[in-house]
Amino acid sequence: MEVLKARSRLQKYKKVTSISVTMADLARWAGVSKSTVSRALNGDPRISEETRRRVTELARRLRYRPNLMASGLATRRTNALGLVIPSPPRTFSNPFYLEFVSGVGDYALGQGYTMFFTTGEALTSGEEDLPPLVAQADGFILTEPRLADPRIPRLREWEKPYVFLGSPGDAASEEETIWVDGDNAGGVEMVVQHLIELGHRRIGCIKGAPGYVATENRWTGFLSAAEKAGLAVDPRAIAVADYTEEGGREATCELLEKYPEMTALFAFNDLMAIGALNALAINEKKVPEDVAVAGFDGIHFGRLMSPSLTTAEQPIYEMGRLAAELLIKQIKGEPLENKHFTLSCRLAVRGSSVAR
Amino acid sequence: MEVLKARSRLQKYKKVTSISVTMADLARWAGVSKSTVSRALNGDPRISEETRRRVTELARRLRYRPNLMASGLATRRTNALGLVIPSPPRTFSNPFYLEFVSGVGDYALGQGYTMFFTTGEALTSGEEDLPPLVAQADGFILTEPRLADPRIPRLREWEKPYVFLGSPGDAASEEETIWVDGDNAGGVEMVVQHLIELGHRRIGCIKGAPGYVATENRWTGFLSAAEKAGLAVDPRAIAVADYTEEGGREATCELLEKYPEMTALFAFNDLMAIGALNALAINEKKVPEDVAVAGFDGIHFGRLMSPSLTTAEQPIYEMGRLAAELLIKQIKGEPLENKHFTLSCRLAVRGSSVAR
DNA sequence: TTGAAAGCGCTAACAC
DNA sequence: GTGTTAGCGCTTTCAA
Repeated sequence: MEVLKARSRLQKYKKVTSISVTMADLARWAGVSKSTVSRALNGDPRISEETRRRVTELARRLRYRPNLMASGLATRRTNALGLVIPSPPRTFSNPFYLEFVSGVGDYALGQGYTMFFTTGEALTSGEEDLPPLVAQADGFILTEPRLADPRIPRLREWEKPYVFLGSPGDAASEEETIWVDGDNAGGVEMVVQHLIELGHRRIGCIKGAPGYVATENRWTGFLSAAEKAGLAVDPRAIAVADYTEEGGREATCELLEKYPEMTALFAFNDLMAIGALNALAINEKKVPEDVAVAGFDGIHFGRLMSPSLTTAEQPIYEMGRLAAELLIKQIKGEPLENKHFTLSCRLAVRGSSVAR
Repeated sequence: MEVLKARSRLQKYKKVTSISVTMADLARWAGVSKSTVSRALNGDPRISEETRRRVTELARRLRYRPNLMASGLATRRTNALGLVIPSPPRTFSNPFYLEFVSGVGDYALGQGYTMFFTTGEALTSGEEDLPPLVAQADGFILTEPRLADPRIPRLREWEKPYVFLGSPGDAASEEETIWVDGDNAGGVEMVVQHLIELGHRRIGCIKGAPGYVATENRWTGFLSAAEKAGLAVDPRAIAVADYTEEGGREATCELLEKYPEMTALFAFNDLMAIGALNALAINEKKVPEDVAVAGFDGIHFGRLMSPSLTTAEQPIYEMGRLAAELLIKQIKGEPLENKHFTLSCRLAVRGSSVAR
């Protein structure tokens, strides 16, 4: 009978997809008011244990599912995080972001939050901004900050919390923005040093695309390692690519051409290093005997290559978890003991630099 | 002044995150009613061109952003798709699902839909079902149908549209369910035939986990290829694994042990084939000289292995796109000319089966 | 072509 | 502890 009631209530609307039990239904059944039901279900301490038990039990039996649109409308919160990840080619299909998103997701879901994704240059261009639904998230996680990132002022006027993956380059935004980053400079220095310690003096380098803060920091690390070892950086030893594996392949061919005496090769990320392994195989160079190879990031697939890839591992998953944690704390208005986190890298020495 | 008004309106609530222009604000400014604004913005044909122009212009100037919670509450639609992908180890971190999700996402975002994800055995067990937010999606895409899939009856009572990735095994659900699938049997037959044509007669097989329709279909393809070539299937040539790369590695070691005369190896998916490449390298077997290897799926990473992986490529991304398209059409009530799609595979012959 | 008014399902002051 | 009431911002009858 109640069901009939619900159905008729709904039939006024054309596009009804399913009938469902509402809070009002529960209230009627339990013989209490809607507010009592709401309070019972939301753990309000003022409700008596007895009432709460009855209501929860009833909700279970009647398969009550709260309408999150309604409660969102009332509370003005969505319990969703908005993730802005790069547009192709560095999206989702980049294992790095995949692992990052897993970290965010695992934590967020555990805390009762879901996620909206959007890729692309959201928020950067003048008029266009976030897709409507994504914009309703309670806060945002953004990736790949650029120097003087145009998104920061826009986010500020938005008045919603946000966290960056990667530290913004300039001192001002760096200070006021909340961010999580891997130790790019330190990690790169460590892995390049490893190559140097193996005796390599002629080290090629596939530098990442310019304009990203991470690129600058990794470059700093590379120069620092070279300097400490007293190595001059030969311009012929440097190629620039776009952080994709295809780019890494092309850059490697370029280096083999213009810097044939190279005995080791460092790429600014693992994907490009994997491209390098491919290019070297095609050119019949043995790794690591002819050319030792190392990357940066520590993506899972590096381990599956043969030879497996030497790299500086960022704690990617952990960075995602932490970003989510910081964002949710902000959303809830909880205090942050620390606003900036630089997580250190771990050197993973594998077959591409040291023959087994 | 309007802003002040809005602010005071909101200050009744504690957790206000941002003030925003509402439809009522627009109406007041434009000197029309809320309904007119709504209609103008939603393209209702009854509105005069002049009014529509004025309203849209005003909305733009005032940076009006519709509150999707409110319209969702009113229309009972969320403009979101719910994706149920497998629980670990076959989630997101499986490149196959990654590519699939990209296909879904690209199409969905383009159509103004976002996505909710959930992994795991959602909808299968008795009590537990979808996470609340995910449950509010306008429709669902589900993966990995099982024989007599328990989710189908539950979805039906849900009365929301859904699309399966993979055809349900039994004739009944197969007919009534909307699904997109790769040609498992045909694809496997094709790639095994390729190994046979290379002269291999002793072909090991890493079969996928039982209970999945895809496993059964791929097995059919394998048997069919063997039969056509007049090969008896030696039970020692078969190992079973769980579709992960680790599983593939272990299964390969098992086969090397119990079926040492094997000259070729087919795995039910690329990830296991990649595990096989690893295990073979560790056991100092040359690929393809000692053992030729082939997989199934056509994940991107197969191309990056050395040797690169021979496989039957499913149009994974395209399957995602199509699934999203079918779902959105259903949600909008548009007719479907076809309810079942079996997309054919393409044989990709690479270095793991044929030395270059 | 437009407006008034009722409601979508839920939360949160404010009373009692 | 619990009920009453007034919205949250939008859509959609119904009437004009």
